[in-house]
Amino acid sequence: MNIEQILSEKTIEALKTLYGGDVDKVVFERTNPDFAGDFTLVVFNFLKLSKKKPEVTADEIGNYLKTNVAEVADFNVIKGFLNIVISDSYWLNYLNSITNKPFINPELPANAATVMVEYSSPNTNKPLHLGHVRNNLLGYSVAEILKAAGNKVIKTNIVNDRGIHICKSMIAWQKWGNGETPESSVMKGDHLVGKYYVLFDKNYKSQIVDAKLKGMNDEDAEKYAPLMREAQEMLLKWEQGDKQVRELWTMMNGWVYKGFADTYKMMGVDFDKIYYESNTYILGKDIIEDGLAKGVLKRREDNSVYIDLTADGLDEKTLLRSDGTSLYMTQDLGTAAQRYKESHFNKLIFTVGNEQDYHFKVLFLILNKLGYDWAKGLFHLSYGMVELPEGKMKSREGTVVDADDLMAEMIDTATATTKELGKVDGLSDNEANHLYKTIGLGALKYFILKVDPKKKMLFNPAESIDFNGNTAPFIMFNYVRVRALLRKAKDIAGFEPSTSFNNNVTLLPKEKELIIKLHSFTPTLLQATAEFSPALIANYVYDLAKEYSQYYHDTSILKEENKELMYFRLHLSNTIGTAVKSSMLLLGIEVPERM
RNA sequence: GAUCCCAUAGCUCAGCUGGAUAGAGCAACGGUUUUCUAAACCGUAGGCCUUUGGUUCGAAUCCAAAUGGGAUCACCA
Repeated sequence: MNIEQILSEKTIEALKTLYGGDVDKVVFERTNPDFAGDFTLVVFNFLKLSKKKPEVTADEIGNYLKTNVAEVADFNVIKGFLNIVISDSYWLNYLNSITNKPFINPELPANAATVMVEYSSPNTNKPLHLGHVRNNLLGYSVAEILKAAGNKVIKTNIVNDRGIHICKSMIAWQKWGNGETPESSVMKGDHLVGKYYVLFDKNYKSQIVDAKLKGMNDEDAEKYAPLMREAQEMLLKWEQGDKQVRELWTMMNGWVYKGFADTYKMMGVDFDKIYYESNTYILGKDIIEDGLAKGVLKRREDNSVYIDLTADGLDEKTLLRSDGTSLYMTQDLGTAAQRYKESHFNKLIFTVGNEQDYHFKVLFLILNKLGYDWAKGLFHLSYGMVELPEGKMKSREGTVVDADDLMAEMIDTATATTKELGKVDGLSDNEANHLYKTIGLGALKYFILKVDPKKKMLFNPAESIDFNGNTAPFIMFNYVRVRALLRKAKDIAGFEPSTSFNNNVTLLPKEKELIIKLHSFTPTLLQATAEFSPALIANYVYDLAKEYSQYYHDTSILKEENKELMYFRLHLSNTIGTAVKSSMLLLGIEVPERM
């Protein structure tokens, strides 16, 4: 039980003993830095019980706690605020108890819940862009966080490898590609296929303009443009299993997969299971049958199937076309059910942008109405769009920020900055290159993950991502300082981190602050788990690093003459280093040993 | 037309399960290195927390409305 829980329980006890009142929950908060104390209780809510003035009530509770809780060293009262001071020895014992232990238990508990996290889910007609980057980093980090919190996590990716979009690229390549391949053009496969997607769109647009000049209305012009009709025909052939179309499709998708694999590898994300829509798009029809049988779904006169959600404030949703073919929603119903059958997940998290909020609301509602118990475990991890200063990214207008380019730029900047600061002395080329990558990609990942997932975020390509201040390089820098300290401590003072330390030291205010910060690692992890928010971890690790940076600046460690005090400070530094590294790994960010 | 989301320093973001004088970073200005890595540290300046009303002992935080911005509402994915 941590100290806040002890305080909370004892306060409930105090309220009972002193005033005979029953309260089921009491929350302490951190004391405002301007006042003396570690934790604060606001007593206004208990005045009804005590029937006394705030000051008196706070004083009485304070006295009770001081008498009955060994860890409470002192207290003070200001207006209705009861500030509790916890003894140094408690904090020192606490630090000793976590020293040399991992912050994240690598073993899963026996009763671990199974959580499937779906993320990435790209289309195979174009390369990944900044929006996908946010999705990938979020999904990966949330998966790591859930794992750290003791869940068995299955990371999945459903690749949208079929449909009209890929046919557009195929048509364009057939017409204008002259047999170009990733090898012949020395271009990543996903970029090559994306090039033809853009080419298709360009020519398609001009066909629409031509048609409209000939007097056709907008809708018809778009529908009857020769290129679009060719793409539609190709899609039909694909569905019929036409050998040539399938071969072309297999080849071009193969190029894309190779390209995606490189991007994922660079980004440092991975998957336990990859699904392909070409295998799953027919799923869901059995669920429709089930729904019809249960009377939840209805069939229209034209044979199409729908569900009426107007009573839930939503619309009628069609689930099967009149020709019996399935829709996006049908497919999603089917894949969810399939995944439950395969993994018996307790939770299934869909990492998908908030533009699909409505879709998931409907999807979950339907599955619940169909009476599937597992549907209660479905969750849409909805994240905001990444916007540019001029607004939303649009691939057709060429305003997308390409994932590969962005990562390369980040690494270039890291290379230049690192060299400029003269930080590569004594590193081999391999080590230096690894460092540039660690810093550049770390900066990018932190920049994206520190923002609350639910909120939209702005990326300004004109201003490069910072390496100073609230950034990953700053956090890494403080980790590196710890590592350097420990290396030197071993040489100079024979210090071994594996030892324990003497508790007989007087804590500096900043040292106590740092230990309390370490103390909040686990609550923060639990909150991040509950809210699916890597941002909470990012904010936590920045706070910790910042406090440490100040401490490091103001306090001498290796020059401290009292050896026990020096060892204590080294242990504190070491443990902070471990907490920083663990936190960064939860964000999918590696930390270097030197920089 | 309907529904949903958002609004905090010049900029990017924290804070939102109601609590003490609203915090960081960047940008601006000034200072700190014979001392453990200055990608650092310290200081100055910067705010009617969009507006109005309500609930409360107490509201950036909860409720309602207005304004501004975004998204969604296909037999598309």
